[in-house]
Amino acid sequence: MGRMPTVDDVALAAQVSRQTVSNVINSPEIVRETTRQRVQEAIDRLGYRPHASARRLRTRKSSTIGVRLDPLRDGISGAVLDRFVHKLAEQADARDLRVMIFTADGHADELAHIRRLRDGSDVDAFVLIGTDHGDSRIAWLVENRVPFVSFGRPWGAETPDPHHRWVDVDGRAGVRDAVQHLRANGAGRVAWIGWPSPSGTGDERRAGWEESCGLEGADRITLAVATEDGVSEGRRAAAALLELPEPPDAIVCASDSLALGATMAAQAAGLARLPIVGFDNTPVAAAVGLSSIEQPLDEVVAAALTLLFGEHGDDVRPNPDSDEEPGHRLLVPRLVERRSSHLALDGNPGA
Amino acid sequence: MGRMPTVDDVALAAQVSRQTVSNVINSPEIVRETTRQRVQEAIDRLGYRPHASARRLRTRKSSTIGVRLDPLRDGISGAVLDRFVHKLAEQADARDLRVMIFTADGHADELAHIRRLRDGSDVDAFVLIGTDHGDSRIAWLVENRVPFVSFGRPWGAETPDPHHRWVDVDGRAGVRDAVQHLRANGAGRVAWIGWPSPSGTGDERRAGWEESCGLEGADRITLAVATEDGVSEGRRAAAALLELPEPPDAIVCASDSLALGATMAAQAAGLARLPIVGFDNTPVAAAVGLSSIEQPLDEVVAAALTLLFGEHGDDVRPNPDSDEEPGHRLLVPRLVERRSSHLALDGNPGA
DNA sequence: TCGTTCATTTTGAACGTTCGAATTATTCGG
DNA sequence: CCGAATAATTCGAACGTTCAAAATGAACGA
Repeated sequence: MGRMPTVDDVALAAQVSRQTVSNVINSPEIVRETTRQRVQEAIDRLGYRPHASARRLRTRKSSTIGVRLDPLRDGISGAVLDRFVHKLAEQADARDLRVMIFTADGHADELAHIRRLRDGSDVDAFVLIGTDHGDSRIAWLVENRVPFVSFGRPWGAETPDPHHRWVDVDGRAGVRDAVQHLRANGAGRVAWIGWPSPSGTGDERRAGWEESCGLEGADRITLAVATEDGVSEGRRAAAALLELPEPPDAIVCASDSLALGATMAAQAAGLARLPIVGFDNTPVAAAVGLSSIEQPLDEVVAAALTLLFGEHGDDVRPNPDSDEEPGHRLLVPRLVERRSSHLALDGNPGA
Repeated sequence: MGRMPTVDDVALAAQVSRQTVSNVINSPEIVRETTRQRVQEAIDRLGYRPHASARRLRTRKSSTIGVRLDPLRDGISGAVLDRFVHKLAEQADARDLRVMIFTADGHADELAHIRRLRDGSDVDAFVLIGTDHGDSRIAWLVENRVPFVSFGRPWGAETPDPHHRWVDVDGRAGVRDAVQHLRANGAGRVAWIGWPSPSGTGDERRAGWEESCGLEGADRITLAVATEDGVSEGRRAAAALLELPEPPDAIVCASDSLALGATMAAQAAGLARLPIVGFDNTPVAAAVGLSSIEQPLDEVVAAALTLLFGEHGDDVRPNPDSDEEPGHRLLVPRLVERRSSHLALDGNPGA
């Protein structure tokens, strides 16, 4: 197999000029229909494909998005981000965009990578997964005019930077809905197991519980537990809750890991039917039949791409200025209910 | 901020020619030390970065690997492949390679993507994750001289294609070790829950059980169950096993999903201490304290890259010819033991 | 018939890099 | 201090594409 055919080969075969071939590919509407067909036929016959690098060199854009894969987590929760990346790849493909991944060790390293990829014109725009309190990357990216969007709000920014585009999921609303649902179904005392403050995401989710739990006084304190993420942490926290003089009759957790632990604790305490709700609707939750709050990742990804590239195109928009349309989207999660809200160890597998 | 500096800018600033700048970057050893420093200083000062696309256009290689992300699985097992991709990104970075991801719907679609990426010179080499029985992609890739390596053996190929490079994990050995371990610890009757045949991976793993279970006659049949992957499937299968007149006193499963289900069944049957071993050592296994057979993904990735690019470089090697060094690697997994081999619902969380 | 306008196609240059050959600088033996 | 050998550097071209501008052709009204 010789070398790949180029525009010139096609041009020769179709008896037209280079540029016409280029036009057939990039702006077919400006070329006469009969010519178009002739050229297209030659393209198909020769199996011509544009050389992406040559095109990028000339047009000075790569149609490629960069994403940093988070460090591997031992926990269960990593799966959400993997699903995000997956959907990003899918939807990017639909827009004729490519996705390049990289890993990095800390924010500084991530920025170094971003810089390399961008300066080399490998990548046009970046997607940041997860944002911290006062995230140092954001300022740098805005400062250096790197087009990007983050999945995560700018936590703790006094004045939100108008150049910062972001998408996030309204965890507060999600938790609120879950709590209200539990209360509507008869749970008077819904407890909360979350993460220690400050944690942007965690604090929001907890706020959702606070504004809907309907508890007063000491209960508001006692029934809200903060612990690191993890199954055994969740278990321990739930065990403590269940030993209270007035134990809760439902628990909402900030993550599926915590919820799984809580489920075990409930099980151990002989409270197999205690309603428990997790967050993220990970495969584990599905596997063990745990109710969970699901993030609408499809919408998140779609919104992120729209913010970056507009409704349909694949041209990167520069970071927005203050007077533009809102540079962010806040999406609402939904509760996925499962039959029992617990491990379903009741010895009745079939039905 | 104006345009990015180019080799010419650096050349001007350092009082040398374009080509010398290029040499400083690509073959520093052939340029005189004093010159090198002068040029390097100019590079640093101007913040010059080579334009990746221009370089690729000229050198006709992209230093980029393509990977298809598997369709999202609902199950627990997807995590292994995500970890694989993650490690691939890490190790590729160390070799100055980039990783581009894409999704595809079926083999034909995958090949179409590969073709586009390759013809456009976007990607030099591909990594196939998972191989089927008589995988149609392999023949095509070899036929079209696309450099690739697969994580997965060429199942069911009469004559293994010498042009096909692959890495795989010896599931048979892994299961064998696990079974032997269980037997050494006193389990006389170790059962197997696996997948329906034919399934390359599944059949291998089952073979590991067969050659080490030490069972004869009817037991060999009765104590081996085949079922689709999934938690409830595992649960059902295990429940059936435990209702046998002579139930097993340990179970090894072809996946963590099955093992989790089996654990639930054991729990329900009041056999909380029944030793159960899963496969893949997914986060769930870690979370619920389930023993599991772990694939050495670091080594898998390292081997894959070595097969593709040689020991250190980033030059793709063409698909090997028959007379070369072996074009494949078979790695051995290891058993990760966890305290109880089950959900640890024994009411003793702390200790 | 001629000039005008619009649609269509072609031409030359440029994007930033590296290859290969050619040129110049340096070293070394005698 | 000369000439040969080798080290170091430079020059011109090429990679395959698209941009901007120029050229051609067709259609139309006067």
